[in-house]
Amino acid sequence: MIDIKTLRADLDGVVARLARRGYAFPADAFSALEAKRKELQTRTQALQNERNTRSKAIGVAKAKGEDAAPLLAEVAGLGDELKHCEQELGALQYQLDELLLAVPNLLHDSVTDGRDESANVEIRTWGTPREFDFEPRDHVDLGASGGMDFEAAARLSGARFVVLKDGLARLHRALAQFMLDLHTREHGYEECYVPYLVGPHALIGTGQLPKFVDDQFRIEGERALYLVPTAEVPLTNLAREQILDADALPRLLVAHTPCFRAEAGAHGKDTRGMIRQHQFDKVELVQLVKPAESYAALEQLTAHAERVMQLLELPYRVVALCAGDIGFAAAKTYDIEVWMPAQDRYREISSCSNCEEFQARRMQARWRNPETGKPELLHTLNGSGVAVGRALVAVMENYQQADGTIVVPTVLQPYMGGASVVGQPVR
RNA sequence: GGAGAGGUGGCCGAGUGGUUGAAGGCACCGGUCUUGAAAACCGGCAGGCCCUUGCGGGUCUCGUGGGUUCGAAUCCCACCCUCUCCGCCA
Repeated sequence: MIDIKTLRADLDGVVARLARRGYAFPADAFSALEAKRKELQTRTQALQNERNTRSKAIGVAKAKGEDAAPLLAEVAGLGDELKHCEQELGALQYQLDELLLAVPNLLHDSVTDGRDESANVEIRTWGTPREFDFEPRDHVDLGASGGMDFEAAARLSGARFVVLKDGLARLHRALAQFMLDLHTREHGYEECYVPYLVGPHALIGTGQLPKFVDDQFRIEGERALYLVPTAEVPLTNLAREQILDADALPRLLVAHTPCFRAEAGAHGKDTRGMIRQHQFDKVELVQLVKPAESYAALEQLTAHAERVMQLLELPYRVVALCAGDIGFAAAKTYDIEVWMPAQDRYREISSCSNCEEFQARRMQARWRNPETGKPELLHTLNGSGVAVGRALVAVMENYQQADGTIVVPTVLQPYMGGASVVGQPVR
């Protein structure tokens, strides 16, 4: 949520900044609501003041043993108008809230203009795509001989699920283990095991709700619970309604979880293979930091995710997302895109964002600034470190051999019982 | 699932209708004392929101939401959560 004070102080400026990302802020509706709110709140508080003052006088009179009847007669009828004002103010504030919850974050100044991913800016590349002396297969063909079974998954759960078996299932597990070990042992993250079902307030906190309700899986039952779309939700919400000590910062958190995406709007996109699934695993990095340090933290967090790619020896590039391609909650985002030989292009495998205080304000995640002695909003960052399903696809396609078997990257072999090759030869 | 107890400020903890946003303690900040530190003593110290250029003023908040009342941390209702015991399970 953006700061309503910024909106009051510089409405035109905010409208212009939001327009950069293609969001038309309803300035007129906001101004009208805000004007009504101001008038109504002032009036309500004046009435409350009168009630409080008179009630206190009654208390004083009774304590002295005086007759309070005349004072009681004076307050008759005061309650009705007050109750009316309070209810109207509540309704108005709810409307303002709904409006603000639907507004995306303000972009960082370094974010470049552009409408979609075609305008993203390549920051750096790492590694050299391998030269194949045969026609590289994609992961679906490579897995077709048994390790990757989309038909079995469809019988269980419908489209956009997968069943992994044998070497590929183990490779998938090895990838997650490797990433967790790297981030905890070498990058200083604290490993967390978190709920995969969360309440709506947690999703509001990170920004998935109320706007992206159609992307979420909600479970049946009397209690509103949602399957997590990313571990960013439970990890970031660990700070919700907390006031952290300055010396407890930065907090670096990592979790490996399944992620669930309904993505009603994505039908027809990436229908082949494991690229876009309703369920996938991800190792997620979250940082809770002092505001002054958040952009340095974004570079560092991105480097932590890149380290995964480097150790797996997967060629990748880092792109800075343009204004139109940045997600709802983020002020700035770097995507890491891995080279996919069969598609002859880079594909997103990680997204690292600084949300500044956007999420912190929604969840009231704060720290105590020793310089002011006051609680102030944290900055929150998150990034995939990295998507396990897509990493599996990338390893398969980049490490494939002519016969369709897959060489296990050196760093994963300890997690594979020393196996150096997985998969079945393709007929 | 059943029975009981309980949710108060950064933390602990008093408070059962009236000048209570809340005693006391801890932590924290400032000061006195000290060569320095500790101890002791003195003082300060919740958060959100609104009005105001500022000084300052107002309002809301004692798990959450309703209700009763001139007035609610305190009484009533619903819900959430925690703890203890029992049951059931992994």
